[in-house]
Amino acid sequence: MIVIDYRDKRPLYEQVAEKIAHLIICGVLESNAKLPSVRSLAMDLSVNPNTIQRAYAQLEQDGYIYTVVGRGNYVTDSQEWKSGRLQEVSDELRAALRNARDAGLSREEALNLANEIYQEKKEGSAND
Amino acid sequence: MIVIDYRDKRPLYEQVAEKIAHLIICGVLESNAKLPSVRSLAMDLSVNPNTIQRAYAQLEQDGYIYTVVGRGNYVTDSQEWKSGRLQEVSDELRAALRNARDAGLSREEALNLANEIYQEKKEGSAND
DNA sequence: GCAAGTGTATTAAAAGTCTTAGTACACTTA
DNA sequence: TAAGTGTACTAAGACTTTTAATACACTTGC
Repeated sequence: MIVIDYRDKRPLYEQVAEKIAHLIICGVLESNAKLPSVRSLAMDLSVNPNTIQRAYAQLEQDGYIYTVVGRGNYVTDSQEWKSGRLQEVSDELRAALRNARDAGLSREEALNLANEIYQEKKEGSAND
Repeated sequence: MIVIDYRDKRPLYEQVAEKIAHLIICGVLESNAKLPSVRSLAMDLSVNPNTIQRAYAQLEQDGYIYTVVGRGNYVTDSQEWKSGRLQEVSDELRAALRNARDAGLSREEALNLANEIYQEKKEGSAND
């Protein structure tokens, strides 16, 4: 389900949270799907349960999952986070565009780049 | 010249390097301008000289400044780093566009955003 | 040559973060 | 009741960041 990259310098919990978030965003994990338990995923990845716990806590704070004590963690309904996600990527895009413009990228080049990306196939999760 | 933000969780040397890079990119520091010495900037910011040394080392590695032992650090001619910078921001823009597309932002919205940004005035350094 | 200012290198220690380890508690399900 | 779940806490080790102190080589100006 998840592979840890030990060359990645970021904390493990952040890496795990990001990969699970990616699975949710891409639709691999559907709404209300049950996530592995803290302990089982920790066993699976050979890390400490505390590390998974922290990753799940972050995912919950970001709105991607919800927790039922005694039962487990479940994927939040996509309506809950899609608008926030859209706001997030829009802000990211704004910042990137400003940087590109200030670095001397012309408007035409930026628009071409955008059209090029939108012509690409949307890859599910075969990027890694 | 530079103000440190102690709420920023990143290392000080990274923060200092980024702020100086920003000054160079925006043209506040012109080509071949002399930077403050390691010791004087350290005094100025109330940090250790080693911290500034590390920031300068990073700036040199990124091509923004060059060092003359015994004399000081100087801003590199902009030709030296502008193409690399352009490549950098283009890659950043590509990634942001893919994220936006995958999150459901329509092509029209993305293009509108781009046009909107390119209509903005280019701000020198009044963003912070 | 000499003194002052420069970048550079080294070692040590303090402080903080990340991760592991172990333990404990409350809850849910069967 | 037993097993599985999330949660909380403390302690220790590893690592990074930062400070501190010192030393050396170079350049400039006297």
